[in-house]
Amino acid sequence: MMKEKFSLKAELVIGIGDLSKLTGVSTRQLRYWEERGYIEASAIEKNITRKYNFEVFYKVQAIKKYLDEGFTLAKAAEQADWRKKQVIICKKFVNATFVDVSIADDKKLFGKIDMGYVDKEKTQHLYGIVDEKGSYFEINKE
DNA sequence: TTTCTAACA
DNA sequence: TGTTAGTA
Repeated sequence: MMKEKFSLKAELVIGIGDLSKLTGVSTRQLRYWEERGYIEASAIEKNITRKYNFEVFYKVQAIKKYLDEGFTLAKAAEQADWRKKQVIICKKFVNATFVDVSIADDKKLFGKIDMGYVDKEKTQHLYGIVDEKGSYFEINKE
């Protein structure tokens, strides 16, 4: 497993102006959200100016998404947190079961996900299929 | 030029 | 929330 030493996720640090332009959320809102504890600025140096990391950038986008869907700010922030936890659980599952993906159509992005075996005897091979019919499971008895 | 806080024609 | 004032 390669360690993301130079990953964008780890290195990205932006100011409030850029975060605002990138997300479409006003600087006024960003400061207010911070005041309410929905987001956090990574206090840089003598915190003359706010700096935000990738996590915050992502969360701001999520909150805005729910806000646009009609949620109140409090509910939107709550939804963003809830959604993040759901995604983390899904990632855990995928990372644990992911074996390989064979690409069937690299233009339409169809493929077959090798999800390993369902049983310890390794007689039932589970696949996740993505094709013109949609996304579904398939078990191959071996 | 950008960001900060505080306040409201 | 937007906007603006007066700074640093």
